[in-house]
Amino acid sequence: MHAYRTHSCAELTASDVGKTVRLSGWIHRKRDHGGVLFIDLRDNYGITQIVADEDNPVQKPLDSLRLESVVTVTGDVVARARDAINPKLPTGEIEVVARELEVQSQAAELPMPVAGEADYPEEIRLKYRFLDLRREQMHGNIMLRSAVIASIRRRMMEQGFVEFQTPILTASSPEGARDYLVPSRVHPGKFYALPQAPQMFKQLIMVAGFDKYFQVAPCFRDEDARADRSPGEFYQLDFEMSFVTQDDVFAAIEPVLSGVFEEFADGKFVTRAGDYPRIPFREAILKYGTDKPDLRNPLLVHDAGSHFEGSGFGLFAKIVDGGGVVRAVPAPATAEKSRKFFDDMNDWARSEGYAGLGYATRKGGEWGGPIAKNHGPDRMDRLADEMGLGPDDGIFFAAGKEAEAAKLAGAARTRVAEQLDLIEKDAFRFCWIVDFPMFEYNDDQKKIDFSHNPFSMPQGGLEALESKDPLDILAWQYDIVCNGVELSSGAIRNHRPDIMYKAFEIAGYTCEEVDRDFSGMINAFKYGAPPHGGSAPGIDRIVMLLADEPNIREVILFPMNQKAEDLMMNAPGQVDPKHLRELGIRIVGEAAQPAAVNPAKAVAQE
RNA sequence: GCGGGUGUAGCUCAGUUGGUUAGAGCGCCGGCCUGUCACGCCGGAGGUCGCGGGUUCAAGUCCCGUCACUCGCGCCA
Repeated sequence: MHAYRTHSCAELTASDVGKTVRLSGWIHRKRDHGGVLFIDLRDNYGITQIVADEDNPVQKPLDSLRLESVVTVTGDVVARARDAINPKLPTGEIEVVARELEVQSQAAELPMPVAGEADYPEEIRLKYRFLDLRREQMHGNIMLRSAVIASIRRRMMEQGFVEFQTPILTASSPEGARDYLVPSRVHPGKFYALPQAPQMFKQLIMVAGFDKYFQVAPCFRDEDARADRSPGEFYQLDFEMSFVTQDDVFAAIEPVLSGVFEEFADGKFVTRAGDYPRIPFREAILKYGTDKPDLRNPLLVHDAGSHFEGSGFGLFAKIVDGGGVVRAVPAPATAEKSRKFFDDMNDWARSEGYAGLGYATRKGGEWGGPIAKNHGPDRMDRLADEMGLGPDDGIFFAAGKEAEAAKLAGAARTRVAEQLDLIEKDAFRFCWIVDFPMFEYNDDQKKIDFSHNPFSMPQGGLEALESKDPLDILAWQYDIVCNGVELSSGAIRNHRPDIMYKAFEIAGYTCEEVDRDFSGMINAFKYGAPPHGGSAPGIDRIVMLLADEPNIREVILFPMNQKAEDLMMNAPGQVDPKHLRELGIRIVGEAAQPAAVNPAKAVAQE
């Protein structure tokens, strides 16, 4: 018999009755009835009930163990009496009568329980992540993550993509997020950087003549965390294709995403490949107030500015006159909502740092509220008709400078739908956001900047760069969004040095600066580069959506906390001064502390 | 860097208008119980009320500061 187990804890059924088996696992729960002791023995696969009654010599030692101790139990599979069958357990028709017990590992008193579904503070969960991961939901999330990644790999390969690995120690890039730097021992004073994404490498892979690349790629960015943004590191499904248009990229990745979601969405609606709406950036900002719209939300923002020219509601008239905008958000079927509902929305907007959220109430076609009163019922009716509203539908108003009003309208759209419970459940609705502007005006520095990715091909190519107002030029740049979560951005790349120099010139870079900062790529493009493009959907976010978790840390084995600390491994930590000397590094200023090297940690570094 | 929320037993939380000895459930320790599956019952231990200062006859409760965690803003090609 195997030293530890003949079966898993999820395996035994009525057909195994009579067998002598050996199981190993954790003591999940104990039910001590004095005369009879029940143990739920848990492993990766499931739970099996172990029984030991009074005259069983194993009962006492088994009962004395604390929960989460690890044991190996040898015993006989017996059928449970009909009224003792547990239908909630796959192994619920049987139990194992213990004959021998071997204690593999005794558990100390637990800082947090494993059995049960109670919530615990993240600080404790992260510090004792190995316990947290034993819990059913976390265990399931991580298993799901593995299955999702396996499915992604299979589907990418079926599409003809091949997987390559790109360097982790690479060069710092001047664009984008802050880099994580790694000092070089061989070159004191110089640093490697961890890749924010394998962007340049994947483009070089195309230049190198490989046609369709993908990678489950670790990416590193030194930026602050959000609920859907893990600090430090995350994984992307990084892919790139040669000789493709934007349509080809969409056609390649839609079946992969829809396929993966359909496989794991548990019957929920999933946008079918080929049916992804394509929403131009400007339209998204107008209708949804964001470039990552949640299409499960039926509300649409309406541009109401023209209705308030010369309006009796002076504030909006003045804003419109001064070049600002007024955006209207429907509040359907709110005739019976209290004044408080509307006032609370306004309070919320103010608490978010906006000037305020106006509103007009409507009940049986009668308008209420100061905006409607001053604007007049006829003009309000015309606006409501244009928005397609009924006699009991109110309106919220966001007014001000375009960017700010759009943002508030978008946030209000989400909040109104949440409050009124209008957001579709059990659906994954994908869309593409397309036609991002190539450049934007930087108000602070009074200059033109790249608005997103400097390596995107401008629509219209060199001709557009030379003839059009830069702020009117669109890029072959696209985001994929699902349920309001930005899964990735991507682009058809600019593979022509002449166009690249020109694009950078518009953003205020000289040829010399481009040659210096992007030498690896621009140099390669001088020796024959194929047109190419790709994208990089975030894998953690995909799993987060499929696991229906609001926080990305729930789908990562060992995440860092919001301050980018690993509470379990105590990272980041101080290092041995000798190590620093070797690297030519001296800690100065506030960060300088007396060297306190943890000897236990030094030993652990084998 | 900024704003909101939270902080009371190992864990989850209650704690009134400032008023006697700060409570409950889970867990832990001891005892009882032969069919439970979130077993049940009896008993016990366990508290720097995040920390510091202030107001007061009296502070878990009010005020100021500070720290930690978390959500958001900035940031995130």
